[in-house]
Amino acid sequence: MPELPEAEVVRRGLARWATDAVAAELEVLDPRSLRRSPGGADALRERLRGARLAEPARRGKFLWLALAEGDDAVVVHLGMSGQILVDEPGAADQRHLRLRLPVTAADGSARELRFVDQRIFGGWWLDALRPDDAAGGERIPTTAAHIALDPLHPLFDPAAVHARLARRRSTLKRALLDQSLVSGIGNIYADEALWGARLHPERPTERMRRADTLRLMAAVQDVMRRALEVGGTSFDALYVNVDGRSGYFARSLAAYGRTGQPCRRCAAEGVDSRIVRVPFMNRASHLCPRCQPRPRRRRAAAADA
DNA sequence: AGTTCCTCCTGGTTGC
DNA sequence: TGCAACCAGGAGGAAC
Repeated sequence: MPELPEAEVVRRGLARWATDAVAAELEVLDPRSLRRSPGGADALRERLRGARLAEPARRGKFLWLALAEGDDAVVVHLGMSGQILVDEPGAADQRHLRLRLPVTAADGSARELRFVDQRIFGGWWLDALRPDDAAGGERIPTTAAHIALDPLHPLFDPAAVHARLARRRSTLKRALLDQSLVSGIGNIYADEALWGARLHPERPTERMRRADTLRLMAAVQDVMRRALEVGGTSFDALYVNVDGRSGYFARSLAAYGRTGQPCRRCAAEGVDSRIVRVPFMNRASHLCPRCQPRPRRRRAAAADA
């Protein structure tokens, strides 16, 4: 499940082949991967043909390839199961190959940028770039204008996140997954960061103290940096990098997917506490009930009246 | 207006 | 064994 670290691994891998490459004729094997692209396959194919690509950029889980001439970009979102693979022409088609973009790389070699996506939650779309004043004027696609700075962005401001978080009337994990508050976090890194900060996913946001938020944001940054160092988190055959290599962070997960296994932090204290899986929005959260205790019921507000 | 929740998808796994 | 139900979840937008 690609989140920020996996998207960044893809961006870096793609940079070598896409930066300054010249696109040829886009082949659309499944138009559903272009659902969000205005004008569909024809418009995107037309705009890409012969276009020179700039270095791939990213915010949160959104990736984009700016076109060197003009203010257009091809936005790429990996969704649940998307991969960008760089192959040599003639390499066997992958089972869920949806898009193929032949390019001439900067070194003159022929390559194909391939979009493989089993579940088709991801896609490519053509979009216009606009300056974002809140991010030092860097250009961002209009369809990502509402996406907040991610925890690895140089201008990311944890104190500003706290101010917005504490104003919400929601619960902590819901807020963490809201890409307009902090971007790049999905179910895996949400559970890992909450574990790292010893916070319960159902903690009311209005009860977050400044120190709680700062500790949580530090935990998010820490887990994302560690995941990035080892190529992200891969499960089964859902590869991460553009050459099909898996990341190794799955073995370092502390909470996600560890139902019934010992909490490592509690074990280090000599206590046997097991990770539990609790329902969350038709999905699941993973946490240690001992070091991430459920928040106490809010006291009746009688004194306020 | 802020927050919650349904829907889009496929294929591997589980259950009867 | 076969088939159906279930599960994974990012993000837009409908619903409340």
